[in-house]
Amino acid sequence: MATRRSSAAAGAQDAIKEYLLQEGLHPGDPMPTETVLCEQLGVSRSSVREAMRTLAALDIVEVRHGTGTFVGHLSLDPLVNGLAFRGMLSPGDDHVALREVVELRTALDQGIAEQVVAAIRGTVDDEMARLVAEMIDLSERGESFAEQDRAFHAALLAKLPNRLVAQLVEALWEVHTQVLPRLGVATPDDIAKTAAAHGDMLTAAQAGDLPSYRAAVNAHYAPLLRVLARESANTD
Amino acid sequence: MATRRSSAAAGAQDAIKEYLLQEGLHPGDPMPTETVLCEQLGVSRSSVREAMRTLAALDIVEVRHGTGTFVGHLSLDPLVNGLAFRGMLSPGDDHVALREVVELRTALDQGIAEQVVAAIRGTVDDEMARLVAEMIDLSERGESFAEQDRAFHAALLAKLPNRLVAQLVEALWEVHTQVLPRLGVATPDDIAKTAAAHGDMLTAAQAGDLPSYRAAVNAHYAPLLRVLARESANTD
DNA sequence: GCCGATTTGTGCGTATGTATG
DNA sequence: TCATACATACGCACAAATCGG
Repeated sequence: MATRRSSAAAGAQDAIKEYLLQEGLHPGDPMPTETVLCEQLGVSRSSVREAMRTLAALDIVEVRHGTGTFVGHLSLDPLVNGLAFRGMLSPGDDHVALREVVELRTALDQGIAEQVVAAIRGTVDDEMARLVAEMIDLSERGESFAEQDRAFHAALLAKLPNRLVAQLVEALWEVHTQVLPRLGVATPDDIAKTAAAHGDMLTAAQAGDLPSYRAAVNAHYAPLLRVLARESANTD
Repeated sequence: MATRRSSAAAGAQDAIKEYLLQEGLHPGDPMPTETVLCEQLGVSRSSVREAMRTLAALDIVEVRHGTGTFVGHLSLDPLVNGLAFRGMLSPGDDHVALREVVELRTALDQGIAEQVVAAIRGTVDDEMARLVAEMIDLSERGESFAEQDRAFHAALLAKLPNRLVAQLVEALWEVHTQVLPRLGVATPDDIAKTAAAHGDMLTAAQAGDLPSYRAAVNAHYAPLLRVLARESANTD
């Protein structure tokens, strides 16, 4: 029998999570059908489905219509959805939510700066150099370079063993790319400075120059923070 | 009419989010009843409920049985749930998931170190001093001090204007306090060192000594990381 | 290519909890 | 205090999608 919590759906949710733990399943593994879970938990399919919907929102399970239910990949997509919505809901007052996301990215990049420089010092990476060249080239033509930006930071984080940090940084990148279109966009000058800052980051890291790397990280976010500050001032 | 996505529930979810944005509602504000949403969106209660359940899991809405539905507080609770489950599911291989959480906390604390020291330099805080004294006292008697630990970091983060960073650090703290009971616990010596490190952090920050503060942060997490490394070695 | 067995998605009726007069 | 109105929670029946023979 399931735990005697306030609601049937909540009990089913706990029971399903406990089932995953006891079976030691991995992401992608198939799960019992909803009908089977109904019998084993002694609740109706509605309750099982509501529990499944909650777990699916957290990427703990993944449901496919007509196929079945599988163990989820436990990604940070829920965080992306939540923060993106937070960023779009709060502009009624100010762009403070999005600025906080960018400041968090800055803090994270500074927090791992030491490890990044240690990992890259003395190495060469043709792929990252190519991405920087593409970003500068695109910025000179007044175009954006979202995909190259994403790939650059992904390549940077791939040097570190900690996958959670990489996922969180990627999630935060995703958040402000989802929210930014709702606001005004950066000037060509800001775009050029951002592109150049990526090159400075790479050069400083390869040279093992930690202070220069930290400065390049700050310069990399400066244009974006300036845009957010300007937008904030306009709504005052 | 709502967006023409693959499923009715997904469309209802988008429509509800759009409704919140257009109405400019704030956390805690009441929302239309499920019956009303059914009529306005042209779908059944089931679909509305599944959408609501997904949004509730992300803390975008809050549902109270017999009372109604309200705008959620957009907290990081979904992240806590997801990461805590991730930490409990992965030990089948290793305690790598929990170690990644602690390393992320370390990176964050290092990333905001400069701002924290700048904010605390030259000030005195009786409340934080009292918490440090309590932690040391409890550690000498071999007891744990989870609540004081939480309050100390909360007081530290309250000095910064960025609320998102504070919420994320608190969320990560919540994660490893939820997961730790499933593993072995720290030794009395580790507990004493952790308590002392809090005092060193406070002293260094008040003195405006950034390098010492950074060292104290690392020392603060060192015992916990050692426990996780030991557990990891045992399962090898 | 079709058919049917299986699985998740949707609709509607009823039960239960909550606040208010 | 209790009754009533109205909210969400639950259970069952049917539709839509998928996969294998």
